[in-house]
Amino acid sequence: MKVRIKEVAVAAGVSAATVSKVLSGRADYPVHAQTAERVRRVARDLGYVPDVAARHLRTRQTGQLGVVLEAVGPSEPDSLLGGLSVSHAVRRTFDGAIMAGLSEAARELCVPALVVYPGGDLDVRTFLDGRVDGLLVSCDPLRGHGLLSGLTHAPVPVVALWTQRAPAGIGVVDVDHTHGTGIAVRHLLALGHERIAFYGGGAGSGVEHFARREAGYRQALEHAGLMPLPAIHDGGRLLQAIHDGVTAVCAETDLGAAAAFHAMHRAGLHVPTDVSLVGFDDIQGAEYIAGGLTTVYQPAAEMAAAGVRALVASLDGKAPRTTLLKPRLIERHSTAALGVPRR
Amino acid sequence: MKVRIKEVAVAAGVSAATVSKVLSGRADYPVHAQTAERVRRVARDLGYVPDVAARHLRTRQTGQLGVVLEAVGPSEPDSLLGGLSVSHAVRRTFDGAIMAGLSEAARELCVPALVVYPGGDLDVRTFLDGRVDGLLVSCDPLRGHGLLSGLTHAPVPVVALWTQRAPAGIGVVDVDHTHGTGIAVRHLLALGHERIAFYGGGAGSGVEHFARREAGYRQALEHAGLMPLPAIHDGGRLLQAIHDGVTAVCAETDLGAAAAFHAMHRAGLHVPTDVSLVGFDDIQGAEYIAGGLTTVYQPAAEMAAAGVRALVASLDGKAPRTTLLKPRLIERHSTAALGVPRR
DNA sequence: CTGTTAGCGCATTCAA
DNA sequence: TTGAATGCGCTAACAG
Repeated sequence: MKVRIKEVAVAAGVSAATVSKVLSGRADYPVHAQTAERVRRVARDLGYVPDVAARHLRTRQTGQLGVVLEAVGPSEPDSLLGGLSVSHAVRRTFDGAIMAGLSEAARELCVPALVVYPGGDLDVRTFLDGRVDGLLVSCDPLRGHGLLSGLTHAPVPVVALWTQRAPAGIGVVDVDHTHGTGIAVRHLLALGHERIAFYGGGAGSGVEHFARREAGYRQALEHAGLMPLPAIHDGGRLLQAIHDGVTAVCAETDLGAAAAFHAMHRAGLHVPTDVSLVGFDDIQGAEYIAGGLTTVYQPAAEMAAAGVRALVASLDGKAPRTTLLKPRLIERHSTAALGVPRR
Repeated sequence: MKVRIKEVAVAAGVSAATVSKVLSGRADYPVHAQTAERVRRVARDLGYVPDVAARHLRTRQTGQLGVVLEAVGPSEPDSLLGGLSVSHAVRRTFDGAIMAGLSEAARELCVPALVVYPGGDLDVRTFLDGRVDGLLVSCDPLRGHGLLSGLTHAPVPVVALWTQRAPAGIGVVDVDHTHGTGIAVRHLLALGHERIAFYGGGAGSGVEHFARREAGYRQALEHAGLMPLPAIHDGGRLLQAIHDGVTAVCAETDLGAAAAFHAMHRAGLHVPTDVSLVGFDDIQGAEYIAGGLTTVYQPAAEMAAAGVRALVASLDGKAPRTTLLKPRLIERHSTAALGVPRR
């Protein structure tokens, strides 16, 4: 059925060892150019594909990278504003981008395959049974990441995505959230706003990303000589703050921005005429929130690609590093210069 | 470094073969219960994990399923209404759901891993080098799927997702698009609409899904004794049709619905007061389109899960089948009873 | 019930 | 420059 190396050898009039040397692609084997050419032709004609299992067993490496999508979860259709469905909505937005970024980088770096761990009862460490040469863990930003702690002494390099709190020895790639809210705040400052609120749980939420986003908000305002307000995570209080003079709202997430918009809308406030609103995430559908939400885009695909590159670097013996990717502002229609309403 | 079967055998006072028999999990090997228990304990204590490469070489199977995500592509931030970005937007919406569905089914069926082919120069058939026991191909609905034709005589079972035009021998799982637009049309009929337009390229687009969706529209209307209109794929003509008496629009996709909404909005038409609008896809953000788009939800995750199950069935020797999943209507706010405007 | 033997298909010595 | 021998770690067949 399947062609084996021995058959190629016979057909080419050489030994299996020679075929192996030719097809390994390594230049440091001394093979006559003419012989090599003949072997290659025969192998192609016969449709020979080296058996990976045997190759893996012999070389002790697969070239494959493992991917743990901690964020992949159920995906029923759910309301974006339902509160509980927040993580699903965000997951659905980013998982595609993550897979795309991974695939792209894998293609570039000639990684033959990505092995995705389906989760479940199986211990992640069981996943380190020679199946992959390195492991990429896409952490769930909203949960802790207990997975990583079990991976400190993994037999292969490990890189974590979407966290900056990985144990020693584990590489890290994350979006620079602090910088992200900084961009948002500076955008609002440039539009003349000075009383800017942060809408979301922030540090109090216990979520690493949200704490960083709030910190970025505070730092940017303080750097401008202005006084940050305590984080607001309640529609009523937000309206109160606007009543008290807040002219711009920096939301922790796009979904938060959507909720804020609804609260403001119901109170008869118009965005951006009465209040400017900036989100964070650039989720799918952000262009439909608040008439087109100005928000901070997270380069999820780039992050995933950077993760693959970091992992491949580790495979080459490089020490694990921390890489932070700069998000960028997507300007749409939910912000306006203070006192100069659009439309 | 790593514990091997021999060491477990010595520590447990048995032979390697016995350890293998115990840990294979197969009940048809006669092993003394007491011995088995001891072996299991020793293996656990030693942290023994069977080497997959060796196991694969010996058993000639991996338990792993291959996944080709033809739809995974670049994922820059792009406007949902930019025309060219349509496929990206849809991809981003569904890839996460697909991965989630695959993972979930894999978990259930104890498939230890999904091997994702990153694409690129590598021939897909190179992917069939013993790496996986079966192949799942998620076709790009907007492109052809040349991949499948190269997979007719694959050495492992193949199941195609998101097409019904696979070559013989390849299993198929798709959403029932015809049924989908049927649901949408019947929803509009129930609301009293009789002059319903189909907005999109339909059969003329050359896209399999779109042709089916238009067919569903036609069939549903004809079944009700009404006259379907030719597909409209131009804002101006759509407005003309509405002017001529059309009271409801069945859009080929949610993005098409968004475009239709914009055209109608600019013309001063209100949805759903003046016109009812139904989409198709339930993409992320659909709740923000047209004030909450009523649309046809595609069970992408279920489809992926069904694909995994079909593949596992094929592994068990079952003949390849065609499975069609019923989409369902998500009622939001873009449709209303004829002559009885909401709000 | 358990152990011994013999490969799975390939890449790597080493000798020729 | 090439080929024969060897074994990666495991499991299947067989013998005990």
